[in-house]
Amino acid sequence: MISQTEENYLKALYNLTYLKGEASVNEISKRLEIKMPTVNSMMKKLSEKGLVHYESYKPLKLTEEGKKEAALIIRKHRLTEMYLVEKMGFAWDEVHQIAEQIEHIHSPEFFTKMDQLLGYPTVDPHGSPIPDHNGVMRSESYIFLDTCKTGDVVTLMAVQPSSKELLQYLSAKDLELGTTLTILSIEPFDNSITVSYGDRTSAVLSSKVTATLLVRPIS
Amino acid sequence: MISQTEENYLKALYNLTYLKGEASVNEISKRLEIKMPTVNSMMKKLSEKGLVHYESYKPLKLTEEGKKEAALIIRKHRLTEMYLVEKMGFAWDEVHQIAEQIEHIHSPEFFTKMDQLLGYPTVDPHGSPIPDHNGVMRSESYIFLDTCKTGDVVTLMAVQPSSKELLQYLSAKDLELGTTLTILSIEPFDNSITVSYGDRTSAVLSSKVTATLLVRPIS
DNA sequence: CTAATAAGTTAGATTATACTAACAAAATAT
DNA sequence: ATATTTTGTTAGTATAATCTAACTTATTAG
Ligand SMILES: [Mn+2]
Ligand SMILES: [Mn+2]
Ligand SMILES: [Mn+2]
Ligand SMILES: [Mn+2]
Repeated sequence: MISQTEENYLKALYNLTYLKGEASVNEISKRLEIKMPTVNSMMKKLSEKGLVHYESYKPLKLTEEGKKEAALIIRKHRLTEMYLVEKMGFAWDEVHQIAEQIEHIHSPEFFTKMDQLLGYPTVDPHGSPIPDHNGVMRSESYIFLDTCKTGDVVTLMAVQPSSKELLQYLSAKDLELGTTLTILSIEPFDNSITVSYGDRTSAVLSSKVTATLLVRPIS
Repeated sequence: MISQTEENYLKALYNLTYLKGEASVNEISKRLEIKMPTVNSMMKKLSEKGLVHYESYKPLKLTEEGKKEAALIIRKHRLTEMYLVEKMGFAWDEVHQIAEQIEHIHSPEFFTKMDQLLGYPTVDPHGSPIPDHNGVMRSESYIFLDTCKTGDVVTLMAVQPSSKELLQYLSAKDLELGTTLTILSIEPFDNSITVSYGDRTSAVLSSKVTATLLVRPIS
């Protein structure tokens, strides 16, 4: 049995780990706003349960089993967000807090039904992939916008990490998933990028923003 | 702040209290399958919080505030059951366990949206009334089937208490909410009742069953 | 290469929720 | 009216999840 609390730790570790493969007690502590000694004991407990590789002073990793459990929670989270947007009419910046709670519901039938009603989607409303029912995440080859060059033409695929503030900022700028961006120039001083898209012939995006936008280059 | 655990106690007390106005530590203990000393301390705690009237060796009652809080949780439970049946295609005997969890979600918007999508229903799929957003339960004048007389014609409105087993039994007998029953005879020995409804010209219902069926007499 | 800072760990306390054992009060049966 | 049974309460224990204070190890800056 994995408690709701433990599930939140597994998910945090999974997300922190997603790009780098490992994470620290300190990072989890900051993300969950829980003090380091608490995180430390929890990591030991999850290690006892075979979900985390824990060794003193070493970076943390999920075991295969831990990875699967985490991915299945993330699957529930993203299916829920998708359902709230597609079937209930919520805006994409309103669904995260609700999904944060519903992801802990124990009912395979409930999520199977959602999946079915949604037509078995593979990405959530923020463009992040939805793991399958075995916890396997279709790994995409998206890149961050701040790694692109002048002249590149790309499609906005996902936002990571996606805070409520960021999503509202993007909405205000008419930046939606699927939007095609052309990179006009890159300012060397602060790495801000000037792009054009839709009606906008010239918009400046700070490096803080471009570091969170995952895009797919258009061949 | 009311915890999920506390919410379940409040709801149990509300439901036990619904007809009689009061309930005992022992009844809550049985219903929640939690030992009496635990229930006892929880009642004291809820009393501290102003939600329960507690006096040693006296029956338990909810305060007005406690009644409202409980009704609002029951509102979330019943809206959820309604949503699962009407919008997601679950059968009425599959939704209770899911609603038991979703009733604890903290998100006014989520339940407001459900309510709206359902067209502001006033009864759940079992026919029980849904309290309004102020926790006021439209009190119905349904009566139990075992209080009816031979010759009465009634409509099945609700099932209380409704166990999974009972709902399956009713499904198998084609007894649905809204079904009109004619009482043909009452067996004095065991109080079983013979009724006709739909295609069935003669069906026998035991007193165990008739004691749970709430009906509205037809004029 | 030390000295200072940051990160990780251990120890001990706290709160919420549960339990068992033992006792007290109330209800029921004889 | 007393004995028995049921219900309610108290006391003490356990586990999960959190914290602060103090200490240790690792990293970073001079
Ligand atoms: Mn989310
Ligand atoms: Mn969560
Ligand atoms: Mn129910
Ligand atoms: Mn519940």
